[in-house]
Amino acid sequence: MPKKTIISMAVIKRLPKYYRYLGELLRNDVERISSKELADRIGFTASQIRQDLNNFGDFGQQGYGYNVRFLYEEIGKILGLTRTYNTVIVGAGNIGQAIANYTNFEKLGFHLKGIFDRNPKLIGISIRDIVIQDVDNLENFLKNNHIDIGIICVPKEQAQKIADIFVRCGVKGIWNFAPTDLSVPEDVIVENVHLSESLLTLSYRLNEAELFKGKTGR
Amino acid sequence: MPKKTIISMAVIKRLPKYYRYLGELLRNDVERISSKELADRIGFTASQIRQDLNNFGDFGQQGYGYNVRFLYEEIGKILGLTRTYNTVIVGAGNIGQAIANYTNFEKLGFHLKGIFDRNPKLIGISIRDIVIQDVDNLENFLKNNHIDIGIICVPKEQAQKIADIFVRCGVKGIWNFAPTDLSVPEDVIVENVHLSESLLTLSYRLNEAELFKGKTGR
DNA sequence: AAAAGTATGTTAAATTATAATCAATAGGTT
DNA sequence: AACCTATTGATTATAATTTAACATACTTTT
Repeated sequence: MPKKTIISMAVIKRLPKYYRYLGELLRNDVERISSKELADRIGFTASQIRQDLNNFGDFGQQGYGYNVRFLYEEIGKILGLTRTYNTVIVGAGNIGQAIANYTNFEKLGFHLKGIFDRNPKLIGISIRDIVIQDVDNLENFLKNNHIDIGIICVPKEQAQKIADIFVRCGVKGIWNFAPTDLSVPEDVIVENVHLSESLLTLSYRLNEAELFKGKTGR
Repeated sequence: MPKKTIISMAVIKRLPKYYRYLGELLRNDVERISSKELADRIGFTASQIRQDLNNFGDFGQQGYGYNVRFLYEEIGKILGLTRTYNTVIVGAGNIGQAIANYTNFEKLGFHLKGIFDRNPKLIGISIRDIVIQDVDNLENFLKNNHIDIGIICVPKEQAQKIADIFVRCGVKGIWNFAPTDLSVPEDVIVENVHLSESLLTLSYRLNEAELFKGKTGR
């Protein structure tokens, strides 16, 4: 009977952070680390780290802690970094170009295979040796190339239309930078990056003290 | 006795989303909306929306619901959008330029006052009429201009150094795009945008089903 | 080789967050 | 104007998440 393991989003969101910290420890030739010490560095509790990791396996040893390289590699596996991903970017504006130029993603195994835009001034230009194509070619391109992740960097009005094309062509992951919520079938994963929302969160927090000044308790 | 109101981060992160949906309703000339209908649109529960809003005041009316314009404006106030913010961007690479070109933030009241980089090839170039300055001028600039939010778009190795300058010069909010965690005094607010972590979350979720295949229950 | 020390994985408790319920009340209707 | 309906804000219940506690087992020291 297969274990119906549902890992909560709270845990999932912490995994990349563990991976980042372990990667740094590894580069600094740290061989082993205890949950306590890792917790102190990251700013979590040791208990939380142990519980998070134990969702996926027993990676540590009593009296020793965790082997940094081993744990780093295990989390890499968990995050799906033992395989590669083909990606396309739709929308070669500011954000689209920025993402396209981000070579770090290549190192992690995310390979950019195509860039699309509808602006004739951009079509034909190359970014990192990839020629920007007319977005009208997108559907055809997706039919002839297996793409794992579609990156949406178009204005919000066009985002759903692009998402629909992705869904229709079997793209299972969407990284959405458009400030809108996409509707997709449940087997398609959408990860949103909503910059405005992030900025508004910051402005809220900058003013929070003011907001409640003078309010009386109940 | 001032009410010691601490709004949880979970609530805060939902506020911009309410603001976005209400803005759209407003543009579509919707006058009023119930928590139920808003919930259906956003994908939350009505109860959650009512509870979130009641942290800040009684904005609705029994039997009627919420007036869209009124609620939109109230949430705008809560988010701190009745004032303006001066910002600077440090790091005029891909992301820095993308953010600099994002005129939407201006509309919300976030005014870009300076861009800094250390690359001589970029210094002197203008983005939206703002000349990129040598990062060596940053500290001096901050002393002569009141800046509310510093936006960090430099490589991770230099991010803490820039954050230190911000802190030293009284910048109270930092929007951090560098893939590292900054250490700042507690009166300084840091909002992180960690793109790699977002992408790794996506790749995790794309593979989650595989990860637990064959595992037996306990 | 035994003792002492360390740090895990796991279970339990506490806390926090979300959802459901419901009395109160305003708006709409006849 | 009285009644009916809708929907809030508040309360209570449930669920999820985080933290603490601890027995167990490995490592290190003597």
